[in-house]
Amino acid sequence: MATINEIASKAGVSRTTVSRVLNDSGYVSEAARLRVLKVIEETGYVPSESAKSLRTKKSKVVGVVLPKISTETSSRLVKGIDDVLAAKGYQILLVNTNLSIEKETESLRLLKSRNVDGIILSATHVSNELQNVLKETNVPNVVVGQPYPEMYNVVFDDFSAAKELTNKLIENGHKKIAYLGVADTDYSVGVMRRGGVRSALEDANIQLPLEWDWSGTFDIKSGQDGMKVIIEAGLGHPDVVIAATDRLAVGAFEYLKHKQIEVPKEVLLAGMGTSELSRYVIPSLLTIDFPIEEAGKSAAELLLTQIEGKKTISTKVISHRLLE
Amino acid sequence: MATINEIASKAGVSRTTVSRVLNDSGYVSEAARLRVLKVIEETGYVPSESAKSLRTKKSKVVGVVLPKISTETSSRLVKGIDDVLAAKGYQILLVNTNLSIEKETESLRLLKSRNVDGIILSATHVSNELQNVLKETNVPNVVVGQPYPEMYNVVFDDFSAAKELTNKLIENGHKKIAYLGVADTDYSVGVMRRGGVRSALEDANIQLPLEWDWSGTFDIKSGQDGMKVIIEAGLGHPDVVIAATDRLAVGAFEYLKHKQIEVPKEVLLAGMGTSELSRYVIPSLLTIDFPIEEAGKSAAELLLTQIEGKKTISTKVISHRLLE
DNA sequence: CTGAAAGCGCTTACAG
DNA sequence: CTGAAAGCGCTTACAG
Repeated sequence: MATINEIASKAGVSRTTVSRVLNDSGYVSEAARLRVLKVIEETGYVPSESAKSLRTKKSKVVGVVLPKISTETSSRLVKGIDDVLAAKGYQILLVNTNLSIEKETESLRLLKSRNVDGIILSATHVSNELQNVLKETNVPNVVVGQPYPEMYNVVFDDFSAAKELTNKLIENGHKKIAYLGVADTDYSVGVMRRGGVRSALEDANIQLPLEWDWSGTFDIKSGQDGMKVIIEAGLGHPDVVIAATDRLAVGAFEYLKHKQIEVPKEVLLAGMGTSELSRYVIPSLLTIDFPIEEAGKSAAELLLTQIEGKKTISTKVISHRLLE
Repeated sequence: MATINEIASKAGVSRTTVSRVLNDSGYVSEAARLRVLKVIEETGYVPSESAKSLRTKKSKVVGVVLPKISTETSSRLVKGIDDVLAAKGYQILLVNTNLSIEKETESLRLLKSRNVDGIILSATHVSNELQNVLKETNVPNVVVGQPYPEMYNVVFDDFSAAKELTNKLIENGHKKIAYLGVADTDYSVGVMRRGGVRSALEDANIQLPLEWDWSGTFDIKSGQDGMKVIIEAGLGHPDVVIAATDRLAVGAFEYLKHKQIEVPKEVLLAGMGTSELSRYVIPSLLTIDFPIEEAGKSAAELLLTQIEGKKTISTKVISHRLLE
């Protein structure tokens, strides 16, 4: 690997001059610049990022912390982030916490030790400790997916989304409505989406029976389990089942298909978050599209404005839309 | 950010000693070690990776080069890689080439300038130039997905997989067989899978009409287009359509559904590569499972053996299996 | 317009 | 068992 010294001596200049042409900084005579560029060209020299980073405390690397690496949400988020970051010459250092909270905070220190220029964290819950560690690292950052007060934040309006979806169903004349949700540990998906559904039902004076207000996890299997509970609750079939996520809806569909209950004729399914899966699997799915890629882009943009020196905290709410 | 010097002075030792306890190298008296560890604990000191990397030429970072960032294949591959690499303390630097060949070679130099300890490249085609650049960088590396002679390589046996699948269909009594493939620029998926299908048909003395030997791209839309061509070829319906990828199979299914041709009753669908999508969408899909995550793990392991100093070139063939 | 020198934060022979 | 010193490859005041 060539170094700046070799380039300098081959070009007959000091390494200071080489550095100047590399960074387009300070004055360099045209003649010197050309000699240097020629040598760089010939040798295929690429400056050591480690040395630059040690010196400048910058790295052109952004850490992206994910709770799970292999989900459609994660990969769409990373895609959006990468689209805007790559255009500005940044690379992504991936951290998979595997839902471990310790790994989350630990990884933040590690990222800092690598002089990353910024951190984007996809959150699964709201935590004071995480917020503190994030602030302590003193690295520009943005949190995606859960509301963190006084931080750069990219979120969806989960409450309104769930409420709109539910309202739409009520408008369409549905009265017997069941809900497949997730636990309250997840604020956005657990608390807010359930809250939106309940609020819409209340406004319309529709009862949500306890047995039809299910709490599960994020996987397809859980949707099947929940659907089973609802069907076996002894309250008859609901007109429509609203699922907090599209994977839950897919699970519900699988159970209904298995029981030969026709979708959408006997039971209509509604979900949130357009996975490719649900789009092809479930007939007449009514769903809320959360444009994850756009959230990724916004997160990257918010990060860039911080890196570039602006420091006004801001929350970006990505708008959703209803799809039939 | 604390530095090694501050730790040293607070602990009343030289930075040499601090470095020794950090790296568990050389002799350190128990007393000194404890003082140092205490100070590290108190200050939350984390050594600068930039400085370490400049000095040691190592970084505990592995570059992962992907043709597309947001596909199920990519994310499963990365998951497998991360599972074994994270356990050894490595992090992943992600590079998305967006199918650009220039970005591919360019990114290799960039990764080298970051002192990555290794590179895993998910290839979409076989190229001498890429192979040369890869060798030039002189960084441990492994190529996944396409056969690269004389390199560390993780591949599937696409020819055999396609042949087995086709044989199975022939065994089951199917004779009118059509094929939805992709272009030959992709060696593994284009050339080899088609080769396997054709070989099985030849062995059984079954003709593959030109009109039923379609070449498209990797998306669902392309499967629809191909299916249309096959149906409209004027040769009647095939008994079974073999798709080179599961996404093509999904496209074919969509077209058939649209035309109210029943699957699997009128036309059976077979695919390769178990996407979650196809599993839920297509009834009675016969498919070849390529365990991508396992390929990722193997790639990471092959990389680690290189990093740890072993230098015997080897190709790992990940075995597939037939799923019904 | 140009270069000598200092310094970023580490590790590693080397000497004791 | 311990530390002083050199050096990794850059950038950046500073002086000319």
